[in-house]
Amino acid sequence: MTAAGEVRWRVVGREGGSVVLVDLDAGLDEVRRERVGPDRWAVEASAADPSARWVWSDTARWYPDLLAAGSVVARCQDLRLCHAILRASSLVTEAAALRADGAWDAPSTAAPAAVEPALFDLDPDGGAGVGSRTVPEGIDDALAELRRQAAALASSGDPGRLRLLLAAESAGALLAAEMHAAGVPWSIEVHEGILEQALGPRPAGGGVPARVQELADAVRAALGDGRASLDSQPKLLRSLHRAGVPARSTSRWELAEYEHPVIEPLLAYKKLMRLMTANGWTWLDEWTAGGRFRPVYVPGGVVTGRWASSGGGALQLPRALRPAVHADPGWTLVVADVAQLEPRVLAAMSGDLALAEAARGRDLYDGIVASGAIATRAEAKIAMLGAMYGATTGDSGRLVPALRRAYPRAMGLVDAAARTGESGGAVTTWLGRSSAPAGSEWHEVQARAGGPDASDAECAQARRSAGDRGRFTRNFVVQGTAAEWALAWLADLRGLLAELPAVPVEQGAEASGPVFSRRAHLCFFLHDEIIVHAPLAQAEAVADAVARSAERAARLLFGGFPIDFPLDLRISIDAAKG
DNA sequence: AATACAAGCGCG
DNA sequence: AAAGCGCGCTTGTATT
Repeated sequence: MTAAGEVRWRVVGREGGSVVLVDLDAGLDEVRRERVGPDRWAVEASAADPSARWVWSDTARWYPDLLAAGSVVARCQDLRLCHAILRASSLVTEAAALRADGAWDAPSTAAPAAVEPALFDLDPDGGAGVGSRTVPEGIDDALAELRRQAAALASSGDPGRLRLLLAAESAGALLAAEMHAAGVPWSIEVHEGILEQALGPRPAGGGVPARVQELADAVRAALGDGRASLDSQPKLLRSLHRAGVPARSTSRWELAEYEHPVIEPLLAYKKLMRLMTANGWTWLDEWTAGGRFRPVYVPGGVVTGRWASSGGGALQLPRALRPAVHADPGWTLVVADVAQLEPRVLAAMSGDLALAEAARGRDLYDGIVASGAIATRAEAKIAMLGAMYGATTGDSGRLVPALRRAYPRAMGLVDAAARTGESGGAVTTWLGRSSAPAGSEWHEVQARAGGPDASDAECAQARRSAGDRGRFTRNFVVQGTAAEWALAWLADLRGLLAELPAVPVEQGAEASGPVFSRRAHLCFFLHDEIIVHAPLAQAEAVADAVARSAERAARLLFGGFPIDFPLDLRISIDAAKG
């Protein structure tokens, strides 16, 4: 890491038909301006100081070129992502300049092609961004936005947290591009084996696999209707009614409540159809190539700060398919996930020592049981989820009060967040990401319900939308802070992995691309779990880095507060062969 | 023919 | 055994 005074900022943007690189000193004063050809910029830039902090409009727009040219950058500031955080953050007191320029509220360049805004597609709050499709790419736009962001940061009473958040968010953007470039090592053989085991051999010419056909036949026989349609919910529901199953929907948990010969084969049929349509042979053909699955990660794609993804359903890969993630020969996978990330984050951010004590060194739910607050682990789990999600009824809602008595500080934090949301306000995560306040439409609904001639329906609607918002803001502070912890973990781990030596060419994992074929690299991230693809000889070093970065993330966010984040960490056993 | 929506299910 | 947060994707149906 370079000391703050030595940071060199490299800003990249367009000017006319050229790409322009501008070097700034630590005071953001311009020291050098260089015009390079649009096709050559990445190659020329990659020869420069790799420790510089790159500043660009949108990582997804600029970084893939650098990666393709064989260059990894250590740090960046993603102006689009940082803009989104700063313009909304309640920690920023001077956000007017940021909010004035709606051009920076546009989606990422790399997002799925934005559709033309419809004629009447007006933002209900009249906010900025209407009609603009991507963020500005001009060099002067970037320089101006960087200075606005620096000013906004300086206006914050606590710039340290926001600086952490912006750095973590930007590191995440780098990582998202890198993981797309590297891809998830994917064994088509294993995947096909799972499909064949479950569905039967791949049918020629788009037919129905044998196992699916058998189940369909069994369902139709049980329904007493050889031509019953199983894939249309309304038609299936009518068939069920005729057969004496008075279900209101065709959802799995409702069907499971009925005793009828059709239920078992129908549930099995639905499960197989789901596997086939979502992750079957078509998915393999479409989303894997050269032994890699390359989803598009969308950092900051979820309002809470979590990542979203686009293409291939990377964030929904069924657990049954995980064995298809398979290291290259001579490489291995280091897999880690955090146990009970969100309640641990809640304990730390609320300063709840009792909950932290329940969490320390063990399963958090076991700890709650040991404290005597709740009788069984299963109940402790649904109570905690209910507290963080805002459950009011059922087993979950019934158990929350016990949690409230045992952990008043932690529960007080989420309860307060809920009250803020119910009254239309915005809430903020530990590092300073704020939710949007309620829009004008929401306030109108509340106002109508408070009026003298409000109908029962209007009152009910207002109560419901207030409750919806309360549950959203209740969860936002926890989910959002958990996302921040995960980003800090990723960013630190990324740095540690970069310090590991490269392996010789002949030991490389070629499909990981020019940059990562010889280096341990993150290849998958899902909210609280990661997979690192690593040369076999570095497995232990990588596992150690994964554990150390988790500890460092905890200290970075929560200082000396006594909370730990235990990992379930394993080195894949399948990698040795091959 | 193209598009929007709801249901359902996968993930955390 | 099924209430309560955040997503993406596929299918069938309704709309235009």
